Amino acid sequence: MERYNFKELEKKWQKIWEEKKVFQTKIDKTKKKFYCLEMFPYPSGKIHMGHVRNYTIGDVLSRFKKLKGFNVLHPMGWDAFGMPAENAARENKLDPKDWTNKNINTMKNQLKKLGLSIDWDREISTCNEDYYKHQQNFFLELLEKGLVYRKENYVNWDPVDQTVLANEQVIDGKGWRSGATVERKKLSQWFFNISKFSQDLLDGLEKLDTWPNKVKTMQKNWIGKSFGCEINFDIEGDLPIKNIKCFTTRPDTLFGFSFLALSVDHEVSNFYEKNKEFVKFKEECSKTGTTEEAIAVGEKIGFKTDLFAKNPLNPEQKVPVYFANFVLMDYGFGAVFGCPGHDQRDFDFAKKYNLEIKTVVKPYEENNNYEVSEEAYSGPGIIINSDFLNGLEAPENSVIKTIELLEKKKLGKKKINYRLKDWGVSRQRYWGCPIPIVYDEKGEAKPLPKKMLPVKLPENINLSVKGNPLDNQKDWKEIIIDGKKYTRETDTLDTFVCSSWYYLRFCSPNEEGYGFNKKDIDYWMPVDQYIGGVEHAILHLLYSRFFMRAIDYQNKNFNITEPFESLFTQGMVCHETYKDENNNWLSPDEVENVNNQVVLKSDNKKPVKVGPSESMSKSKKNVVDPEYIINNYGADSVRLFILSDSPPEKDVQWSEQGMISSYKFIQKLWTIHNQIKNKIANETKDHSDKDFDKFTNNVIAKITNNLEKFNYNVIVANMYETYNFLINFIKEKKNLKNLEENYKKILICFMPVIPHFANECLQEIGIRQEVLWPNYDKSVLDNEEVKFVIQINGKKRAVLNVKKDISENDLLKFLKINKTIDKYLKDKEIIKVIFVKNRLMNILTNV
RNA sequence: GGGCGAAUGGCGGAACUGGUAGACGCGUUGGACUCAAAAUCCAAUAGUAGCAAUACUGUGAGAGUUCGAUUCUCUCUUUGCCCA
Repeated sequence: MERYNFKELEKKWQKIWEEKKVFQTKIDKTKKKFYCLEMFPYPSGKIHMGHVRNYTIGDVLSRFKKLKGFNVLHPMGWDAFGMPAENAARENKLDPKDWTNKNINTMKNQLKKLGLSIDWDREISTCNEDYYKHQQNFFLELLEKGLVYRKENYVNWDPVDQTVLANEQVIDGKGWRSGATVERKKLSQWFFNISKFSQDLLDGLEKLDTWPNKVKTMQKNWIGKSFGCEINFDIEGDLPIKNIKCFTTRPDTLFGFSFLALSVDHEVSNFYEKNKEFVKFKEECSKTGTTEEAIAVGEKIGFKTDLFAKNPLNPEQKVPVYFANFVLMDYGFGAVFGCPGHDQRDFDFAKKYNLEIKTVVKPYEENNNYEVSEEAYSGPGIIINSDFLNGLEAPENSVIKTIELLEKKKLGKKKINYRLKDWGVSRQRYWGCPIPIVYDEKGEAKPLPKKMLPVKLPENINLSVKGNPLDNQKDWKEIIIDGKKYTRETDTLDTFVCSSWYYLRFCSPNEEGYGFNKKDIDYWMPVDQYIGGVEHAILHLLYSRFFMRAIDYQNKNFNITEPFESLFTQGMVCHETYKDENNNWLSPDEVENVNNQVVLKSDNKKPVKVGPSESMSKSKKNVVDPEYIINNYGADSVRLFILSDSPPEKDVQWSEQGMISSYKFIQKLWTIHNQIKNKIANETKDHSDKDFDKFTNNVIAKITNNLEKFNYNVIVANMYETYNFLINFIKEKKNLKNLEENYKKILICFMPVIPHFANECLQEIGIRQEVLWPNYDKSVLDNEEVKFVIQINGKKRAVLNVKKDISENDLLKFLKINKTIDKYLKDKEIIKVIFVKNRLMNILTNV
């Protein structure tokens, strides 16, 4: 017998699948559809282990559903626009398109080698004109519906590279590439009005029963609904300002009011533009960064104005108005009222500027003389020192009561606030989807007439010039429409826009006139199972949910609001980290294990420092190349291993050891397969065997159940159990009538995880036609004897094989003549017997 | 600081609705094969005591509910993720 030749056989089956177009999918209304989608990859160069895990999980599910008789749509595409291409192109003087397409080609071949059941005829690439032209059309549709608008907004600006930086490209206030101090710059940008759907996006979460709660909570927090009150504060001072609007969730603490804080971008700042001190202060503020965390951690600083604000509930009280760095224009109205006693930020600020700190809420267990001292008290309690609000329970009753009061006196009104901000989609980049907008000579934005779509990206552009490449492309930028001169919008769309609707495109990949056609999406949508990394829990998933609502808005022909019926988030692939004596990272193939010591492979064999297992990343060098692994061990082995060691939703640790044992397992299966094959072919079958039937039934039940629950690591264990059973069976040298039928069912159960191997084995025992998932028969499970646990006083004393459905009395009689049990019952009185049918008996005795 | 989750042998992890804790794999140990090694195969492997049968302890800690708790409730500890 030859060893299992994975190289030859995996190639053989991949060729068959490709030639016979086994995974090509068409609408078939006689079948139930199943749309299985994994998050499509960014074509960065080569696939990594994270992709292997993600796509293996999806493939197991797709193959299982197909075997179950579903019409399965399992497509793949490329999230092909984005900065890495532009950067790589600039560094290597290439065209981003060539770089991207080359990567796509490489990665596609790698994915094919994994043996994925993908309908490659539906492949899409977001950087292709026939994809992004539809996106431009969506943009114009959204513009017509009023869901797109233009506004000025701050961006991180790198003055050296003349470019906008994303938040994650700003490291310690400096540009990641140039090292220049990043400035805040106001730019006019395009926004999607996602906040219009805040409530709807929140409500929609309720219906997503099979989404992980974690993701739903994260989205909920991100949308950040808060219930509060809008208060108009009367202002006194030399400036022509009568009042300032604030939003607060805690109007009930108004009696603790000690200052009013404004964002430096609040309209009041216009009066201070010529004040040098203020300009300096504003500059100082821009350095602290704009993230919420930076603000919370950073020092709270302020600039005192000459204004005073009156407390609406206590007009006698007047407090100073400050500009403060911890107030953002995006939240509320860019103005907050300061209550240092019960908000830590306000507390820090008041301490610094010696402002009054009043206690207006006491914890339940304190008395009325309670005073805030070391830190603000933000917990629940009773309102004190607040005149007519005293005694209310905070915050449950006090907030509502205060709002009612303010409303009655026309001093404020109830308001619901959302943290979710509109989605800025402009990127000052070349490698993205052009925005179909032109500007007339006055600078007025106009949508490009739809008949002039698509706006193609110009080719052969010079990326080495600083600034936005499209802006430098004069011949492209200038355009004449109906004899009038216009200039094009030179920003491109955020790549998250591309991924917000790609799942629709997979339904109609070749539709020319529109992004999708109704017939296709009516059949295929929604995605039945979406699988991807939890790192997309907020942005991508929220944007996609928004995009469906945006298309649906004022559209009678579309009625999808939730694109992903079910969501599964898989964990990361981790690996130990290694460092040499100089703390330089080492890659796993530079080290080896000698006598339980990790040492350098090179001749000096110096010991290596082993760090914790972390998510594979190039910077830590703890990566393992999937292609190398596939070439060495085969796709089935890799699939088996990547599923075996941890539940799919948790992180998995890559281990060479584990990989090898998966490889060996396939070889062992092959050995036993050959023995079984010979038995089937050559031996006379003299009797049938109920134990084998029972085992097969059991294993089908287990695997089916585990597949449905995403317990893929347990399926691998079930496969090992099956092997252990088969090896014992071979030893017993039984010749069974029912061997072939049972073995066939077992192989089908192996198909989702190790498809090449299982198909080959099925073919070898003569099965050439399409197979379906085996049913299991519950009545065969435990059909005659059951294992019965006998406990005496709650302690397990025996496990007996007894007849199924044995009665309590019969079992008791049986126990009394059983030696092992009887010794516990002798001379004792049975007080009570707990009997669980076919499972357990617990006998309680005196003493 | 807030929210959500997790904690089971040397390690990764199983355990259906409260009903045999440790499936399965890795590692380790012993054995077979071999001149030898690798590979392969077989066996053992939670801890303690014992030659053994067996007994006792045991799912982060402590309590509670129950005939029975890894599973349910409460308190605590540690830890992970997200948000601030």
